[in-house]
Amino acid sequence: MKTIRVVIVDDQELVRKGFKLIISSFSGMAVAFEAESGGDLLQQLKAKTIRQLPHIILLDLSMEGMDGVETSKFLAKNYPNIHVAILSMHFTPAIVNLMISLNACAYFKKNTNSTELEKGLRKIAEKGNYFTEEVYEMIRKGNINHSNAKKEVINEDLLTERERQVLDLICQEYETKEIAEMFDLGIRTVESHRRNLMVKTKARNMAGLVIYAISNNLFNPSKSNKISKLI
Amino acid sequence: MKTIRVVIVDDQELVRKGFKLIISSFSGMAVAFEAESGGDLLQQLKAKTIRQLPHIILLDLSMEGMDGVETSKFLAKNYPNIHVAILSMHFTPAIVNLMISLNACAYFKKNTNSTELEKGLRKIAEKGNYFTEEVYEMIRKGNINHSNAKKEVINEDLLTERERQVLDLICQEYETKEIAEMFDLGIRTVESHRRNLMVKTKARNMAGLVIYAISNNLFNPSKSNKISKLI
DNA sequence: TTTCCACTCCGTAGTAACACTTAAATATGT
DNA sequence: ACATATTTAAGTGTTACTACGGAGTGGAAA
Repeated sequence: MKTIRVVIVDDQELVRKGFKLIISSFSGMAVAFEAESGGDLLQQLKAKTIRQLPHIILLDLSMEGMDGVETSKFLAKNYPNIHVAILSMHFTPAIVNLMISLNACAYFKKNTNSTELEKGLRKIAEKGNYFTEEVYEMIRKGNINHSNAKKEVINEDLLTERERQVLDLICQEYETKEIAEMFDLGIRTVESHRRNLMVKTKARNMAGLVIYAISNNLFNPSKSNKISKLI
Repeated sequence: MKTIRVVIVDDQELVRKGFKLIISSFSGMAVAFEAESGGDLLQQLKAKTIRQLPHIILLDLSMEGMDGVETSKFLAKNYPNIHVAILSMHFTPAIVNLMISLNACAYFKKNTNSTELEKGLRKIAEKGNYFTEEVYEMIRKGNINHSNAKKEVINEDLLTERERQVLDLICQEYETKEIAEMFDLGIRTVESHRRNLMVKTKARNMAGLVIYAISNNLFNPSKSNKISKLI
């Protein structure tokens, strides 16, 4: 079992330390690092290598400077494979709805107990999302448009993190050379990832890779603007 | 406006003639041909060129030999771009559900009046599906799993029929040469279709075409078996 | 410590896809 | 019968992708 790397983003140091202690006590989980703001988070992320990137980011909504909403948008765009779990005091349908549409995979209230938190984090690592009973309640009441919600990923383990990154860009029509430049890799490296992706997914070509990605919720077509406009 | 070509499949000649008269009276619609059974239909379809193929097949469920269910399966697999509308006396959730999961785009009761039929046929030609108030009622009551239902196509007119056929096969990972063989065309012809598809959809490569097809419900990923099995 | 795996990269080669242009045959609608 | 759209196809490239084998590094797990 791989260690689940979690990052805590909150402007209050006491909150960060508290969550760090709690999460560290969960077996197979570790707090990779902490950040006190969105900007701080991005700066630290940028300095990390691929295998230092967290699997899950616990993101506080109310922060100085770049707040949770802005940060979420940025993460969804630039780190699509990192799961973003929201941590907030506020719990209204409007804000939950917004965050879920911004690709958040979970929404925890700040007074969540450690059992619930552990369960949630494990579910996120396992299948990509986790909804608390309270969020489900909102969905049932129709207060949340869960059509935009992050979908469960069927087989989270088949592909490695780098492979998922590459797959995401393939689905966005980038070609090998461009992907290599974006990650600052050699073309041959990206070609290797591509080949391994095809072997693992039993795809014959790019079309197969895209179908796989969409079928397994590794890529959301709505990220692309390929939907014909209504006249 | 293109003429909407409809085909009627029913084992009773009187029913066929009746529907033929009714449909012929709708402006911009014509009955391309009739068939008295599933086998008969397939035989006649095989003899048609691409531009003689019907847009919509009105399919009776209760027939001798190859029945409506079998025929639907075959059509979904071999003529994915022809809209199949079911025509039946039976109207139970079970059977409606089955047919919708088999890619039927509409379900008419046999005593449907001509106004409703005309409206339905036009909607099908325009956006790919049509649900009567009764079917909606079933969906509302939860008797129908409409997640498998044929989705609305946003822009039905952008692509030609041949282009849609080619696009479908591209999404199934066939390469140009194979597609050419399947339709008995030259490779350069398929390359032309491919090129036109890319221009029309503003795609850079196959990945873009697949994303377009899925985003606009021209291809259903579930047709592919790329969903990772749960362990 | 050693094994394992993810990530990185190279060489060589063949093939499919992509780019751009042109244009004839064939239906279709009016 | 005429204008229009679709389908078919060709020439002539260039580029990107696919295939296969091999290999070094560093980090994490056993």
